[in-house]
Amino acid sequence: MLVDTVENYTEILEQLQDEKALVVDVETNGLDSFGHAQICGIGIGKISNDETYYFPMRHQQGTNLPHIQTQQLIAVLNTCPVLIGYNIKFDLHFLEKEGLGVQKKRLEDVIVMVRLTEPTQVRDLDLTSTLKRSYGESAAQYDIETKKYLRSNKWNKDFSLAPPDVLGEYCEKDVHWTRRLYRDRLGLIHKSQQEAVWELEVSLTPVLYAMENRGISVDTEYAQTAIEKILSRKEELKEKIYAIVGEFNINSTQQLGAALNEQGIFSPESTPKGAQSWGEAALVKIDHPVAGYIRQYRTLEKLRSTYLEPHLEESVIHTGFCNWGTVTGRLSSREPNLQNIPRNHFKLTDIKLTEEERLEVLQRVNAILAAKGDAGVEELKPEVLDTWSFIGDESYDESVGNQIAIRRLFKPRENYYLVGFDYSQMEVRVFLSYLQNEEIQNLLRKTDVDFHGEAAKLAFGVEEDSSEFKFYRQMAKAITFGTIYGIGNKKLAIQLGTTPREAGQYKRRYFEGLKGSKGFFDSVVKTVETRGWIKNRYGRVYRIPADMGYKGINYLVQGTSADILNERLIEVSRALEETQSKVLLQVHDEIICEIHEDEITTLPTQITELLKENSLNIPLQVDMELCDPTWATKIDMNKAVFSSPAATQTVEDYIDWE
DNA sequence: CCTGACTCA
DNA sequence: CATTTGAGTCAGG
Repeated sequence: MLVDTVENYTEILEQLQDEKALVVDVETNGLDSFGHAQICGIGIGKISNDETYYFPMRHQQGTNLPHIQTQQLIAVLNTCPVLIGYNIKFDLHFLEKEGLGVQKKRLEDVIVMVRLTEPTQVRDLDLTSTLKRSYGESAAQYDIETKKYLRSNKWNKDFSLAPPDVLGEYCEKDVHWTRRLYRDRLGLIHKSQQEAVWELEVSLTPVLYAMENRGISVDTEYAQTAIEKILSRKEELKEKIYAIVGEFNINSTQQLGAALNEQGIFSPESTPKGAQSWGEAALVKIDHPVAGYIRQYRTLEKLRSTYLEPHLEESVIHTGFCNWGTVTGRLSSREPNLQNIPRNHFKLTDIKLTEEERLEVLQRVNAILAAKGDAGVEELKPEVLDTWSFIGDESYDESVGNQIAIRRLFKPRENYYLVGFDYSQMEVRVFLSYLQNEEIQNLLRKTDVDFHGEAAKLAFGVEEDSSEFKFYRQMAKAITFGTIYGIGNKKLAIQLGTTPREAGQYKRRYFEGLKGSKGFFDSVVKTVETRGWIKNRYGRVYRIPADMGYKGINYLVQGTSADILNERLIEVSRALEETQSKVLLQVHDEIICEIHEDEITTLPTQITELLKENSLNIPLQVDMELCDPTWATKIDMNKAVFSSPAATQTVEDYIDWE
């Protein structure tokens, strides 16, 4: 029902006043709630019955409710203890601009309920596709038709251009279907006994909302100077590349392939569709200077377009954290994604390496390839290795010219310190915690254990002083990660540098030696095969196709780790409520906080302790790093405080050094 | 194995 | 002509 007259709005507000929970959906004139975009109308649905209303506020045609009256609507929302919505944080950011207070409310996000109750292979969770899946094509017809109509009138970028009756009807239908989904999925959550994870998600939602709202400071001037440096270096590289293979668009893999083929250079790798691949793994193997230059060019272009160009305007940026974005229960981050900011620094000059340095570069390149699951290279020509030396490590020294680091952009607010807390070897620890083996459980309880080394001893019977120890440790490490990731023998063989047959044999020995690992693996595969679903240690359910059981290990390990983070994030946020310090980011196994200078001597150790605790009682280890002056420069606070025998040193002393 | 962003075609 | 889509690549865990 369109509510746009004084007669009907008073009565309707009175009715809404008594509701214990309301479904909300806002229509806006843009997507940027932290910029200029605003609400043009609010849809509200009761949960006690099926009534739905649309309150037009800022339509550029037709009748809007006067501001005083929409203020009363916000007042009603403010007294409502429970809000329900589809991707509700989006709506809340807009509603807060109108005066809504969200912090004490229970926020039930229907898109999160959908994630919890869909099979793992379902990835598309937007309302349209969810309606199609759940209620058939016809249920989503209104959505498709309205969007088409809005587009035909060029109202699709700014819904306030559309008349209230058109948009109101559309919005009310969204509310109607959101309510229907809410009821149905609540039933499924109970049926699958996921009440506990659901409550975890409900508690997580306002925490994520607050993190999004707070945002993180960005050094826009650094972005500008870094772009300038990149542009001039790109010109240099372009000249070198064109001199060798002629002119073409370096960003186009098709044109790149044609240009290289013409020179008699062919790719040793292929893409999934069978074309020649020109990715990093292929370029390395070409062993030609032009390949290194192309890789440099592409890296710089990626840094510019993805990580620098978007940060020239706003000095505080707000990511969106989705607690519905992954099947495992991890968060995802978007617009911008702050969970994939490059760690390394990059060098912007031609470098002539010494013999020793060339060996290091070869090792680094191989390490990077290994991390991506690609095979390494035996050796490269000296002049080719020079072209690959632009990849720096995680350190960053601004006083050394001609280097850039993207994490240098992120800095603390005035009077704050950035502090990162990260779990060490979290997924390995969670994996081991699943094994029914007293010896391993004891190992877990020790601090400072080299798990890969221990696994090598158990699986292959080597001693630490043996000359073969390093080799077998590497094997054990690759198999552990391979098992956690659920890769097959073929990919494992690439990692191990063996044939698939041999890889299978190493795996068998590993499973034999690491008591409990075989049992864990087999029971997961079998349960998926027979029952179709498994649940992680927090009760999160994964419905998996019968023949995909091998993926289950990854879901359980990654998912349980994720839920530990979810749980701890809530606890840390609660602990920081009465302080000036805040959690800013979560990057899967770490959180980044801004700690007020008055609290720097007390809070970091408290946060570390809170992160180590968990309701599963898995012994976890947390490193604490001060990011000073920016995220690009990390100083280990644990070591600074505890491991120096000189010893009267405290965090405070450390800060003062600067 | 789990993601998101950008570019080209 | 504008917009959408899939493929390829690459940043993170």
